[in-house]
Amino acid sequence: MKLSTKGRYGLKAMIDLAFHYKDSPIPLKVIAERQQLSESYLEQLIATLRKAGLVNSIRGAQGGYMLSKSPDKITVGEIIHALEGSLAPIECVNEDSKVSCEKVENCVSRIVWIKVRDSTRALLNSISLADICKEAKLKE
Amino acid sequence: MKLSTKGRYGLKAMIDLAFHYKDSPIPLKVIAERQQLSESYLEQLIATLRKAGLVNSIRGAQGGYMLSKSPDKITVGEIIHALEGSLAPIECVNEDSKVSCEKVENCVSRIVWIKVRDSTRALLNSISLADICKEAKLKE
DNA sequence: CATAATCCCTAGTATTACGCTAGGGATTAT
DNA sequence: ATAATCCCTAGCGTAATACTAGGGATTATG
Repeated sequence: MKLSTKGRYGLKAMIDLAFHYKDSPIPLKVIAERQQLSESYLEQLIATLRKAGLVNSIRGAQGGYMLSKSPDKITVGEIIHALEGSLAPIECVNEDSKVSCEKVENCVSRIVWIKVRDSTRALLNSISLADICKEAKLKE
Repeated sequence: MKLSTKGRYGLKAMIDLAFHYKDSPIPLKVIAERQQLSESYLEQLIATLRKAGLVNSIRGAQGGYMLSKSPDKITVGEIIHALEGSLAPIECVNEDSKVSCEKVENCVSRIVWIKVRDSTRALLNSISLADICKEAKLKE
């Protein structure tokens, strides 16, 4: 049940962008340094986020990345879904996938995994980047 | 966020044992056939479950496995924890582990993963094998 | 008592996914 | 013109996954 570094690093980068929402655009190099992540690896992750419409980019010198919407309009659920794919804990409860198990109808354990999927999804969709920034500022 | 086959197959085997709770002991061969799983692989999984105290075994001819407690006393949470380890989606929120991140105190995304861990745990701990059997019987 | 059925244990192994690195091209501010 | 940036793709070492194989220990049964 582990998340890969894609989701982890990607969320870190998005939180970084949310914190500096008004300073945009922010070069990837800066994010990578601040978050202590490999720049070229992060490049791949942010490309995914861009294709998912969660960040915008500006090319060339003085370019960089910025959130495509305000932090309260972007949820952790969207970010993780973009980077990790479905939140389904096993393939047979993944709606994005075409692969289906022929025993789906009378598979008993399936009920459990649907519940896990839905509860995780509901939780992550309920948390926005703005929420995280708020909580973080309280801690200071 | 995928579960490995350990958790998947292991839960299937446990549900099978729960369904046949009174017929015990059940040889692994029978479970493997009924659940369409590789017997020798399942052997390793059930060894883990036995060491976790969730099943008992009887050796020799006519031997087999049985649940160590009644199905309403065993939760999916216990089973998955035994087979997959902590439900922590990332290492830094895994209480079973000694590995700790020095940035734990001011890591913002950590808040999210603690919530995921706790919500999944609560959900899985709330579902017993008896609950699953009940739901399955309703479907028939 | 011999045999077959079962649990028990360990080692090995092919495949896959993960977590990157590398290198070069396209764009744009200065 | 140059440097700073985004953009794209290919490759690659490591570790984990999902098994398979083989043999030993125990015990019911005929």
